[in-house]
Amino acid sequence: MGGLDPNRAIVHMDLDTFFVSVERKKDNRLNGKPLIIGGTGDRGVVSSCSYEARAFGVHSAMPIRLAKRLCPHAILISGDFEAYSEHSHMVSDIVKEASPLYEKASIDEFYIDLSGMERFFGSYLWARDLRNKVMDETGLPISFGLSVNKMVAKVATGEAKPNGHLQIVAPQVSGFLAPMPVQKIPLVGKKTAQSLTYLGVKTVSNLREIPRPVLERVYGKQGTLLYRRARGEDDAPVIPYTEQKSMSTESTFSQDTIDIVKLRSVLTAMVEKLAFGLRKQRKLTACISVKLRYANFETFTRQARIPYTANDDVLIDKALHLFTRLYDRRIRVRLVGVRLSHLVPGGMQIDLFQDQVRQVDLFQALDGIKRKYGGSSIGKASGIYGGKRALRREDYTGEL
DNA sequence: TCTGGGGTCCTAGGACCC
DNA sequence: TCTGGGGTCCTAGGACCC
Repeated sequence: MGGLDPNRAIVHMDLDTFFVSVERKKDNRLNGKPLIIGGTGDRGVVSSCSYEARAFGVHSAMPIRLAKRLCPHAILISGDFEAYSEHSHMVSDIVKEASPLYEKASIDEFYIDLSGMERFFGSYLWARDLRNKVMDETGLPISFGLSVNKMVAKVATGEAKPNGHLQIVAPQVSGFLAPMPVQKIPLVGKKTAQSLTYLGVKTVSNLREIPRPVLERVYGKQGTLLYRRARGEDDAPVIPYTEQKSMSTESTFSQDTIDIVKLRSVLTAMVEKLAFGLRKQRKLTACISVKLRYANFETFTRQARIPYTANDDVLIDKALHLFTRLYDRRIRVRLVGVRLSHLVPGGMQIDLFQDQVRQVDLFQALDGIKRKYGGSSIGKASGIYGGKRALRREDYTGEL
């Protein structure tokens, strides 16, 4: 345990300002201009922005309102997630074809394990070839880091960006990390960085001075990781595939609401959408949870275990019940959401105690129509609100 | 500047069982 | 009678990542 294994060779590849690059590929008039991609409406945040916008202080997760103030001449785009997903697949296919062992870590990130393939020099050339191939075939800029493990490789990619590459061999790791602010270590977010500041820790080198037992007392398991990562140690494997453990959807209203009928109908539509996805993937869920955020941003959840199911009626019933338990104040609501977890593979089970055979047929018929005409073409009567389809676009967007 | 949406993992307390 | 100890599951909340 511990120490750096110089025989490991891990590549981390990350598409540069991925959404922005796809938009520019679609319309090259956007090249060289400040670009902000973010949620529609007034309450959105920045999900991607070009370097020209970053020059004005814009960064991802920043409220759109503020971004507009900082960079008024920026071009705002609401985002085309179908195109992003398509391009992500294109890149995946290229990485997959070339790599002995790879992991897709997010829509725009990959890890590749090259250990034992060749010595480091060969790995570096190999990674540069792959990078060029991705850029040639997709027209999207991509950067990579190569080092002895996932963590250092990822940090290296961050330093290589934009449009670059960087190799950190074992003897360089310690010196490479030492001067960096602790936030550069994946795991150190806003809260951890803040609390480390109280301990007088600003840089990785500062972090190395904190004894391991202290970090473990304060941060638990995270403390162990902090101690190790400060030293460039990480033995996390590259994992080709992991089962999805949950699926969820949530939506912030364009205006906070106390309209219970509307809230219930939004929740109903959300459950229908999730249950449809569940059946499409031939999965069942055994736990449902409902989330509610009040106007003052206080957020609560209620969850319940249920027998394995993918049945709309069962899930809607549960969701509305959980919502009733949750919504106990007379305060306006900002957001509601639903999450299904404890997912297992398996078609719909037929419960012998309730004669559901006909219902299974019904669901399959409805799903057929949904596949044909799109997910929002059909809903239960309870999903209808005010005589129209419950969900106007400004209330609730089905995509991402 | 009032703060998205879809995920993963961890923690802490209580129930329950042996 | 004045109180074990471990294991596991469940719930709720929170940090983090892209």
